[in-house]
Amino acid sequence: MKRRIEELEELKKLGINPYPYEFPVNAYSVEILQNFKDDDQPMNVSVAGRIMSIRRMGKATFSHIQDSKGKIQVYFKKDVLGDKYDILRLLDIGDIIGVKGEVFRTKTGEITVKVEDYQVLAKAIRPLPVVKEKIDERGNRIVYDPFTDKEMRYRQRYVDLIVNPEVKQVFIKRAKIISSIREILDSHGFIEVETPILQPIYGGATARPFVTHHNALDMDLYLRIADELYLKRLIVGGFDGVYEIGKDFRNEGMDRMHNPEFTMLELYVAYKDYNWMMEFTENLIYEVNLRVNETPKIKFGDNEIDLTPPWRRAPMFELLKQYTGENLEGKSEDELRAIATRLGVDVSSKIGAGKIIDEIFSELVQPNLIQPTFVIDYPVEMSPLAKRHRNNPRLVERFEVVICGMEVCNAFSELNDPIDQRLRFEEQARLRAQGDEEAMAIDEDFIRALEYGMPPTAGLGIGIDRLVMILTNQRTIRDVILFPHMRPEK
RNA sequence: GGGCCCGUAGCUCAGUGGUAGAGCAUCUGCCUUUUAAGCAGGAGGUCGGAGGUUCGAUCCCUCCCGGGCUCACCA
Repeated sequence: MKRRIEELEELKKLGINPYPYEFPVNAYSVEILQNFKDDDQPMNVSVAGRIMSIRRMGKATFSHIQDSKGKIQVYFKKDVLGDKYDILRLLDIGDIIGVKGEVFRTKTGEITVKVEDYQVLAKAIRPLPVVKEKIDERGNRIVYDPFTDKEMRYRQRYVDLIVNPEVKQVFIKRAKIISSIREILDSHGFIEVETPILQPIYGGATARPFVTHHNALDMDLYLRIADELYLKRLIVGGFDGVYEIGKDFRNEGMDRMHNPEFTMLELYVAYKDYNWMMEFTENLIYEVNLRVNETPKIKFGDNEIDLTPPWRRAPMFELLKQYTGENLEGKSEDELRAIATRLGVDVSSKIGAGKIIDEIFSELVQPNLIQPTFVIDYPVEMSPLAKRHRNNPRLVERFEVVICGMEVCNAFSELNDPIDQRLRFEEQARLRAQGDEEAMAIDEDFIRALEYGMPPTAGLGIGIDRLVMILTNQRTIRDVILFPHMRPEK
């Protein structure tokens, strides 16, 4: 770094501002490479980017500069640049420059800008990890000395993005996934809304919250764990379809699938049920994927996933039977506990029947569900906000979508009976008193809203980060979140 | 929180109970179509931190910090 600061001072002494105000860019690296034709009129371009490699050969210098779209080689020649050529010695890998010149093809065939003039746009005083690469005879990109330290990649994502181009592609895809979802939902006439992140009572999911404090009101507030209860209030208020894409916060462990803050889509549609929502969901994800990946069959790890609808629909108890050989339907809590033990699934003594079933399911069934699967019809105790099943009062009309063993969506026919809702909340309060820290609190205002009448409604939640993982073939959530949560650096 | 593993030069990594090495980056010199440019030479390190064992610790032990994988917890 010391050396680079000296170079910086030297540039200033020569009357060169190492941090000027603008540069007239009129072309991008990959577009030049695509548009160049050998027998065309000379093509004059003005490109800007970061120096990623530099090969000095006395009175000629080759360098690759990287802009937002890719890389292009530039060629500096003493003949052409005169005294300005000598200033090149003050430039390093990592510096940002702008060049103007004519595009040509070198002896070895690479499309290159012959620099007629150039300008320093930002001197980098901190050295960049230098990643070298070569294209072999088969056209494969071989990377030497890759920048792979995960801690540094996540803490200094800006460096990761500079030197690992495939990382950038993941986040470009992520943006496209989210904008495609918006376009599709908007085209169906759904209204995008924003609901509170700071909530006096947290609800809509079972999870522990982050707590914060409002000074003026001198009261604790919670960062939301879900948007659900507010969005349903809007259905009560007369919107037919509302959705929100935003961050939820859950104060729990972090691992390959979980980050304390994560992005959720929630969608509520009046006069529909979960059957309608299944069809909508498979079509939505199919269409989003097509726009992003241009094929319905995608790779995830060693698996090929076919997102073409219709997806398999299977009742939870049927899947349990298929993968464990046990029929759990209608069993008491004690019986379930015995079955869990027999199957080798550890269950805490604090949890109730619903959660025991959930445990067995996530451990023995879910990992086997690779192709997109709607798991439907959950036990009522697990789902205090879902409507009872029309054919079986012990179940609710709920589905989750599992892809590659990952739960990606959760949806119900929404409970709109205010009396039943109160009973379900009271059951939750009982579990809470028993020591279940994630059980829900009673939200009186939400019940009051239901008392005014909510139409039959279907609701859907999609974990956007997990969806992005699947559509970009990334194994950990940290690789689809730009700045994943880390312990602070010392 | 438990288990296993990791932390050595800017980056990627070797290594040994006698205070360190490679490749690339960097610096000097040569080089006007190179591309992992090349050739010659040079510099660069509190071996994550603090203790301990030892004549002597980067190496062995303990604790701490940070990270990875995994299990648990958890959607």
